[in-house]
This record gives sequence, structure tokens and C-alpha cells, in this order.
Amino acid sequence: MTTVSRALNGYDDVSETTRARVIDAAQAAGYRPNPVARRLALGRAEAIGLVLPRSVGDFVDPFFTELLRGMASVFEDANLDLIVTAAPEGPAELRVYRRLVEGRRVDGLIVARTRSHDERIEYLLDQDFPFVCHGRTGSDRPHAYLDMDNEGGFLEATQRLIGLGHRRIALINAPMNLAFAQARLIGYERAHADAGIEIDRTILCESDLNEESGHDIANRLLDFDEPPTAMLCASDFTALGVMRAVKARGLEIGVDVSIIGYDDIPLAQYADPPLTTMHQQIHRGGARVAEMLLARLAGTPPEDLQEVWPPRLVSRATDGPAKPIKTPQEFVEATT
Amino acid sequence: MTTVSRALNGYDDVSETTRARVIDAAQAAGYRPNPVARRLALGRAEAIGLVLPRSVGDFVDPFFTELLRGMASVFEDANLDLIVTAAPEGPAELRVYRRLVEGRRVDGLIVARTRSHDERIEYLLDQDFPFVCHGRTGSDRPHAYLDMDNEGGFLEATQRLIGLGHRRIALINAPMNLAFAQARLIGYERAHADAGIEIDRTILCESDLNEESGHDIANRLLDFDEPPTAMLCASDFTALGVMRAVKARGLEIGVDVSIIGYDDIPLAQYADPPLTTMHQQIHRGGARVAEMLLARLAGTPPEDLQEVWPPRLVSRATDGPAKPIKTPQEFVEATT
DNA sequence: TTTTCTTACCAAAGGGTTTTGGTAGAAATA
DNA sequence: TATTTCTACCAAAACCCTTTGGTAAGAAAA
Repeated sequence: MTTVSRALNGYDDVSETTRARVIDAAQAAGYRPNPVARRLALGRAEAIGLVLPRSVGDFVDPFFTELLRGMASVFEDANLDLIVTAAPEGPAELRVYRRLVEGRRVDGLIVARTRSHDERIEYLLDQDFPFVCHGRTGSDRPHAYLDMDNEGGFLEATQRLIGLGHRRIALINAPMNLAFAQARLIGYERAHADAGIEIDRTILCESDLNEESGHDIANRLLDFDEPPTAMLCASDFTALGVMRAVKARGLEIGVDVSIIGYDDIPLAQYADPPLTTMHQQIHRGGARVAEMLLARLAGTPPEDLQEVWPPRLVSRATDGPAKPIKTPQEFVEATT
Repeated sequence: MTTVSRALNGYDDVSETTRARVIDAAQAAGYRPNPVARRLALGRAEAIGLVLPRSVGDFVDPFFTELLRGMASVFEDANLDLIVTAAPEGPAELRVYRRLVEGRRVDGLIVARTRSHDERIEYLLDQDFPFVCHGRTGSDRPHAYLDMDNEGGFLEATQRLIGLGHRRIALINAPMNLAFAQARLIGYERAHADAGIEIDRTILCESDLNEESGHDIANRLLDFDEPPTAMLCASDFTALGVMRAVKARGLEIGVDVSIIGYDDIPLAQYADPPLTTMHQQIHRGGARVAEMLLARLAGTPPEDLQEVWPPRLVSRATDGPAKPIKTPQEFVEATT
């Protein structure tokens, strides 16, 4: 039995002739090692967990399918099962994590959609349990993560709008408990500070990342006496909702109001007009996060597993030069 | 040990006092049963598998996240792990299934996006392995499935368009190897046969279920000498592409060309104009498929686990009465 | 020739459950 | 009172691997 086990698992203290005999015999007998027995003997679950956020009611953005598919093949090649569960944010979520960790059902976890104060992460750190985050968190204890440079992305997008002459740029952010929303706000603020522009806090909003909330928020903003000339959105779906609201008022997108989205969903390029947005490599990010977790399990310290990837601004047709603002002073200045 | 096991697993031959003592002691000692040891003793994997199709390159439709979330909670309540992998259609796909089945990594499988001739299903039937399909297949051997009534759905949609006076209705179907594409074609054909309308086979097309291919096909159709007055689409994304093509030519949607989609993605209601489409309860379908698999594992014969759910036509603004067709005869008829 | 090292293999223990096949005692029945 | 049934509990076997701690034989070094 020993030799069979070692032959099948590629140990080097079994001669190639013996190994071949074992493999042939296994083949002939239709023998397949029992993974469960293997796991018991090894003391490992040979599985990785991923908990999908179960947001209220409707479709999750395609983000997770994409991330999932990126990870799946990496784990499959490493002979690890990927266990997927779903939990609504809140106490039930942490219970799911506990079940996976304390029930020894997984060897490691991927934590997606991190929050700025994230009890999942504190819990996993307390337990000294291997995990990799997709997105950062506020915790100052070292842990592995792959994050998109949300701050840099929004810095760049904001700078672009400022460069086009916009001075009243609304920020339609994601819910502020999400880590990336905070980072994006900072990028937005930095761009303003660098340009010496004061921010009007009344045009800073939070959306639910879907079309409808983008639409509603845009309508509110457009009702202002002095509406923003540009809107920077947390997701492409939000941006699509904003576009719908802008169009409904007979305003021209990219002329009267500039809009920039985030994610570069496939639909973005086919929107009318095509949406300027930030592209992230979600699929490759998923694969990379999986690789990082593999490294973590192999003993790489978390400090060495921290990456930040830059998003890429995809310039299309929803942003354009700001129209001259019609405040009295500027009107006077412009006409003299 | 025996009593502890039986107490913790809810057997009825242990007194409630003993059970309480066991539970208290377990709590105090921080004892948690080892699921891997349990699986070995039970001879079960306590896991269910789902293989995502890895279509070329880009985002999968949100369909799968939705299905996944529907299933996840059912399996979690049943103490089963849901193992997700991804495989491209083709020989690699079957290899993934074999690994899961023959490697005894799962107790049952969910097979989604069935094809009319589906070697996965033949394989699982050959192996006498428990599974439930989401969608039907051509196999005449009994097996469990939950399917949407694609034939009925397209029958209804086609009848609606015929009722609006349309006589040249293009069918922009899904790839014909998918089971639901065949069913939809049949529904489409039946509606025509019932109304005594001959079908022009040149306006029957296959799309890739995404925006772009809908756009391209619509453009081809609109180049015809006698273009169709209505287009029935395999998915909402396809329909959005069709809408883009129609708008680009200055035609009015719902007036010059009627369009009906399928899926009722959240964006459908916010499209311009809002898209008429078929709604399916994907989330609830996922939960139901999971329940059916549980029943299957408990011994319910597959014949008793076959359900067909009707989709619901959601009437919005992309379909309208057909414009009078300007063929010579009809022109004469109309003017006399 | 003797000793040491290396290679190739193996027996037994260990991992943590559940199930099988019981037993003992109390309660119900004859 | 004698017998049967039921309830509550338990010891040992079984599940199928991997690891530990060897041994034997051949090759290399002394």
C-alpha cells in the first residue's frame, strides 16, 4: 500500500519501473484513490471557500461569475475543490465563515468585496487562518490581498474631468462601508486638492451599484439650482442609470453632462453613446488571487502577497469639455 | 464515542438528558466533529458539483450567479458543500465531470445549460449517478430536470407578434446545439403553423447570446430587400444589440421594428424603450433544482422529478402593431 | 574486505468518524 | 411470576488513505 500511495503521488523514492507497474495495475483494476480518505490522512480539506454576498433580491453584477471563473481553473489544477456559498451581509455571514473555518471544511478562503471595517478579516486573522482578500480593508494587521488601485483610478478619472474644464463633478459612489468606495473618495478628493478646487459636499452621493439607483441619484442632482457638469460613477450600471436620467431631460451626454463609469462591462462599449469607464481585469484578478492563496498555503508570509493593480481608463464618448458655467461672475468675466 | 456520535447527529435512541450532557461537554471542550472523518465513515462526499460553462473570453451572463445563489442556501441547510468548477464546452468538460464522479468528490451534480444531444447526461446515466438538469435534453432515458417552458414561451411571444399583425418575424435564436434553442424554434414554428403563416427560413438566425452578435445579425436582417418587421431574440443582451442596430438606422423601435427579448435582466426595464421580454425565475429555479437533487439523493425516482415552469411575458414598449406591408398584392388589396 | 551511504520498498500505526451487532435494565404484557 | 418488548447505551470493526520508522540489497568509499 505504501508503495502504491507513493508511486501514485509522485514521490521520488519509488523506481520508475515500479511506478509504471503501479499505474498500469491501477488502470487495469479501475482504481482511483479515495479523496476523502486522503484528506483524513493528510489532515487537510483540500478545498477553498468563497462566500458570495447575497445582496437583496436581484441579480448580482457579473463581477462574481467572472472572478469565480478566473479562480476555478487555478484551483482545479492544484487539485483543490472550490466551495461556494452565499450569505447576506450581517451576522449570518460571519456564521458561514465560522462554519467553514471551525468545521475544517476548507484550507483557505477568498474574501471578496471587502469592507473598510471588516469583521471577517479580523476573525480570520484571530484564527490565523489562511486567506487572500480581493480588495483591501482598514485592518493594519498584515494580510494578503490583491486590490485594484481604486484611489489611483478615481484620481485619474477626476483629473481627466478637471482637465476638461469641469469644476462641479458629482461623485456617485458605492456604499461607503465598502473599502473600495473609501479609496475612490480619496482619489477624487486628491485630484481636487491638487487642482486647488474646493469640493461641494452636497454632490457626493452613495448608490447601490445598480441602474435604478444611478438614475434616481442623477435626477436628484439635476434638480439642483446649479447641477454638476460631470458625474463620476461607482459602476457602469450606475452610469447607465445616470445616462438614462440625463437623456430623459433632453440633455446631451458628453456635452451638457459628462459621465464616467467603472468596471467596463461588455455593454459599456455599446451604450449610447459608448461609455467612458475604468477597465479592470477581473478574470485575471481571480486567477491571481487563487495563485496567491496557493502561495499562502505553501508558507509565503502575507507581507509578500500584497498586490495593487492599476485600472485602465477606457476613453469613449460620454465625457467631453465642460460647458462654460453660467454663474454671474463668470458670465461677466467671459464677456469682458 | 457511539453515544456522542448518535447524540450529536440527532438519533432518537439517546435520551434527551444524555444528549444535553453531550452537547454541553462538546461545547465546553470546543469539540467540533471532523467532517472529513464523517465522510469517510459514511462513504459520502457530502458535496454537490456544478460546472460553469467557460464560454469564450468575456463575461458570462448573470444567469449563473443567480442560479448559484438560489442553490447555495438549500445545500447549505442540507449540510452539503457546493463545489463549483469551470470548463469550456468540449472534451475537457467531460473530463471535469469524470473527475468529480469517478473521483468520488461529489454525491450529486447539477447540469446546467443542457444541449439537445448532451454527452454529459448520457455519461451520468451510464454511471447511474444522481443529477438534476436545469433544462432538458434529447435523451429519452428518464432523468430529473427542471426546465423553463421555452417552447411555450416562444409560442406565446410569436403569437403576440402575429396578433399584432406581423408576418415576417425574424428568429434570432441561441446556438442550436443548446436544448432550449431547439424548443424555442419549435414554439416559433408552431405559432406560425397555427396561424397558417409560412416561415421564411432566411430570417432564422443563431446568435451568441451577447449584445454584439445581436447587433450584427440585426444589421444583416435589415439589409434584406424585405426586412422582417419583428425580431424575436434569444436573450435580452441580444435584444439590446438588435435595438442598437435598429436605432442606428433611424428606425423606430416598436413602430418600424418590434423586438422581444428573453430573460428579463434588470436592465431590460430601463432600456430605451423598455424591452418587452420573457421573465424566468432563475433564483427560485436554482433553489428548486437543489431541492430536487436532495430528493433524488433521498431515493425519489427521476420520473417523479420533472418540472416545467412557464416563463411570463413582460409587456413593455419594444413591440407594437406591424406596419402594413408594401408588397404589390397587398398594396392593391389595401387600396381597393 | 569492511564500512557507509543510497535506493527501493514495506509493516504498522494513525486519522476521526459511523455502523454493526450487541447488552443491560426497565416497563409492559401474559 | 415469567416472558416479551422497548429504551438507552456501548465495544469493536470498518472506512481508505498517508506517514513514520524502519529493512534489505546494492553501490561507493575507506
